[in-house]
Amino acid sequence: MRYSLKSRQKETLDSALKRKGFRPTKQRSAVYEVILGKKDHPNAEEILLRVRRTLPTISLATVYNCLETLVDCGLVRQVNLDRSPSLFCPNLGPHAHFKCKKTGEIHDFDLDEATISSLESILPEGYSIERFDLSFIGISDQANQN
Amino acid sequence: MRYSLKSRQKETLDSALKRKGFRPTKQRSAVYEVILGKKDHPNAEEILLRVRRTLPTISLATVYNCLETLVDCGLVRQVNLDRSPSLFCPNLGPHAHFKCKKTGEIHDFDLDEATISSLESILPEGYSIERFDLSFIGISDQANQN
DNA sequence: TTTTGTAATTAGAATAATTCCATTTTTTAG
DNA sequence: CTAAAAAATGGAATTATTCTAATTACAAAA
Repeated sequence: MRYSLKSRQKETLDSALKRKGFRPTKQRSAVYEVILGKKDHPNAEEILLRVRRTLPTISLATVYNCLETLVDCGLVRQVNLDRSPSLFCPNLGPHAHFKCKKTGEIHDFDLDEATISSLESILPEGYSIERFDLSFIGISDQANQN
Repeated sequence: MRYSLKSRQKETLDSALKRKGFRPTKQRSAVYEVILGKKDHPNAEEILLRVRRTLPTISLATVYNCLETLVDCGLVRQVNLDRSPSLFCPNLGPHAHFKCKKTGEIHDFDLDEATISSLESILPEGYSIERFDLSFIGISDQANQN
């Protein structure tokens, strides 16, 4: 079943690339696998480290290129909190981010339809939304249990 | 009445600085005036240009320092959209940002109490919120009237 | 007031994340 | 298989911001 999952991923990737006119390469697929492989929020540097476990010669520039392509294809989400390095996120559903000031950890919180439409109703007529970002900064209880 | 407004600003600034143990300086007050003086979202470079009209020798490092202090005092809000340079915003009330993909313009949209509490209710127990950021990317009608 | 300790400003160097560039390697269409 | 186009690569360049060391300004005490 591991296999079928991976092959489904591969199909998703290839068809998304094709739809946008990009070519499938082993680097793109390795970067994609790495991001799907762990439900966290790595930055480009961290992704480089993880990808190098299977593709030891890949360069940081290529990781950035692949990430840009994947984001462009809608396969991965780019998350910017403050000015810290961009993070990349496999969660494609609508969600908010919470960053804990103490631990630096980032948590996803899914948004339901009602919340999304109430968010979108903030804008008056004449504004069409392509995307929104909602993030919280604060402290999570877990951080206090140190 | 121009005068009284400015003197009120000055009091706000001085008391906020004092509360945090910062000293009042002409650079801080010039940066603060410039930000309050125009309801837009300038970055540090742009603020430098504007401040230099009254304080021609101020340096960029000082502008950054002053901005950090003002943000720390809660007198100014720092806005980060994507990876572009930080913007600074005189609007202290709770609001969302909309960035138009075509024109690059940024608009503020005030949030009412109901919206704010529905946003905050996204997070479960155990997460205390210090601050949240809500931003939209899209196209505003005005941009299409080119 | 002067002094005096500390904070703030300054110019320029340093840093960090990201992008650019020129070259080499892959991919794909024919 | 071959050529054209796209992608990968390593390193240089860029950009926003922070750091550093020296100078200047502020504010409390003498």
